[in-house]
Amino acid sequence: MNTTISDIAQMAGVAKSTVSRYLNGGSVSVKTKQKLERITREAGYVPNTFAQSLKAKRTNLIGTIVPRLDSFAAAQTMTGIDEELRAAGGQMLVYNAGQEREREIEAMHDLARQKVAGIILMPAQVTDEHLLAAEAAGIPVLLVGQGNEALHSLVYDDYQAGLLMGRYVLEKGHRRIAYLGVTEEDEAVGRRRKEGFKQAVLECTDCDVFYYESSFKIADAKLAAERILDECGPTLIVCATDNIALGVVKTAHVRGLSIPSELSITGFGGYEVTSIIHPELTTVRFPYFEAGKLAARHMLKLTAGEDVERLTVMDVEMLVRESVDNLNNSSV
Amino acid sequence: MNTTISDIAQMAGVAKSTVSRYLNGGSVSVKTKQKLERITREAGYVPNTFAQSLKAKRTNLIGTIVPRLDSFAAAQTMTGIDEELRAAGGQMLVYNAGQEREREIEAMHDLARQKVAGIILMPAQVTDEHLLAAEAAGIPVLLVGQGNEALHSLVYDDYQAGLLMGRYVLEKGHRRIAYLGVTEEDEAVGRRRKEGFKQAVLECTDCDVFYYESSFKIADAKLAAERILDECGPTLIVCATDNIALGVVKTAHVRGLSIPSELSITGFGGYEVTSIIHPELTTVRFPYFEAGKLAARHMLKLTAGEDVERLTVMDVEMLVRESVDNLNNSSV
DNA sequence: ATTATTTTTGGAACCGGTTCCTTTAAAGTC
DNA sequence: GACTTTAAAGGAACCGGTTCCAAAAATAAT
Repeated sequence: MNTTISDIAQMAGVAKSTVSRYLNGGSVSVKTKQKLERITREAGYVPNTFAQSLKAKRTNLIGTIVPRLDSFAAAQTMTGIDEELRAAGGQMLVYNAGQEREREIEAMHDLARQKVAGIILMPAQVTDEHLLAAEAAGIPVLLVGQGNEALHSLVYDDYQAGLLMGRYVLEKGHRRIAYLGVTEEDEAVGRRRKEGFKQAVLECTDCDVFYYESSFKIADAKLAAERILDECGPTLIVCATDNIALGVVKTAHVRGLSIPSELSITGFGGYEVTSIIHPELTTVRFPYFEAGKLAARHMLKLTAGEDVERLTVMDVEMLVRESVDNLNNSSV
Repeated sequence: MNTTISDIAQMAGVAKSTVSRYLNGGSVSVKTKQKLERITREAGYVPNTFAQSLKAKRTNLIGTIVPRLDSFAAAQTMTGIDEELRAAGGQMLVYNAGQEREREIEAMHDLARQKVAGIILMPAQVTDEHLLAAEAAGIPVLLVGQGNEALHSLVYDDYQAGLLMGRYVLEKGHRRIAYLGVTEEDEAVGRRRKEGFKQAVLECTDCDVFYYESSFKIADAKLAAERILDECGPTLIVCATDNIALGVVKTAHVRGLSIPSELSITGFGGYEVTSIIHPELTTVRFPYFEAGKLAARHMLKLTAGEDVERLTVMDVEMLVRESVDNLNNSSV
């Protein structure tokens, strides 16, 4: 049914090695080149990827393991990876881990088995199991979003993000603040982002900060917001992610609290939706798309055996918008 | 480096055909079975996918072509496809067409070349080129979101969605309405959705409807909303998608128009964000996730040579929320 | 014209599995 | 114990390419 290289060879009256050489730009005489050009075109010949990969022992596929498909960050990163990979003739094989650690591990084994050229992993947390699986895979593994000394990583400057945000809200006069974070098992979002914020707080003498914790889910954030408002009545809630902020915004609306005059709210991420809602959310932009592109570039280098710096830190950018009240004005 | 079936055969002192038989559940004596069990485990043997596929002439990969990665609908559908496929031992290969028709075509050729078992396509519009490419691919192609007689399709009941929405807003007393749609080249969203709405309008005697058009982009929707408000000052704007509605909501906020008392707005889709914003958006829910799962199930059947109904229509559900004012009350 | 050199080609092996067919070993029958 | 039947194992071919090496053809040099 499908024409093979042998079919072409027979039609052209040459050996299949000649056809192969023609296809791969080896030395072929002008007339056989022309003849083969015509025949392959007419027969609509396309080489069989398996046979090629079997011999070459590798594919042009890069496995990308994401925690979920329906998150802004993941989508942006994937888009970046895909764009860059395609430009280089590669392809992205997406593996959805569904936010389960075991499935991330399983994915690595699976992808290695399928002989993808490399793996880009966006984990919530890097465990020894991840390291072991990466080791066993025998192919380059690149971490995005979380860092680890044992692997190539591309991370965001979470500390700086926290610091920027902390300084900004303090500068706006807020002194009674709730920080709604996530589990410290998450090194980047749970720890570093918070540490940066804490550093900013340290630089301030008279500030009360109350630390709370939630999951990444909007529903949980809504509940946490209820608790925060009941327990400590802050002028501002700093949320560890834009999604959490969205949940808090929702709770504020439900309670009839006006943003920012009665409650200020901030996020982290720079999700598109934060500029759609009213008032627009003050947040820190994380360059997900650019990170995806860079990750792909790095991965291509790694698969080509080239050297890449082990740790790359992406800059973040403060996005000052409308959800933080300026308390300095009101005292003037 | 990687252990092959021959290595295993040698270690076990048997022929590789025996090992293959063992691996695939053929008849093997108890003691060789035990020996091979031990050896394959100790050697950490995993079969080479290429070699298998080369012989079998197919993969367990299902190609999925999406218009973009960062859309709620696409993400939900992909999640559904992935979930169902994985449960059946398959895998999803995502191809991002970046909203370009040529790249959809290119993707089909590309995927066919890679011998994916089938293709799930989410096009904005089905052209002859699509049909040709599907034909040439020689593998099952399943359309999601748009229908075509020539291919297996899974569509949403767009007409019904438009009808439901039309009847609902008319029932709420709106009589001066703007419908912000998209290009009629889009059969599902551009035509059928609108037709359903028009049918509802027909059922009403004294209703002024103004039809406008926008792209799918939020930015364009904002602009269109400006024009609508200036030109015809409706009590309600029916938007062809939730994203468009989001843009219109934004414009309303910017103009200081209160929703729904000064302007009612509706969407189509049921995107998560519509229940996060305030007021919550009244819209029609499209079962993207379920459609993804069903698409995967259908595709698995198709690749297995089983029969599947050519056209499947997914039901939609009216989501009555807060963004439509009840004009009947005000007159009481 | 003859020999040396370079360019094109053909043939065969190989990549790592699966499968068909034959041979060998084990078990069952008389 | 000889003979048939069944189960287990081995050998070789095949899937569709790539690549190495040797043979053949074309070109250059003497």
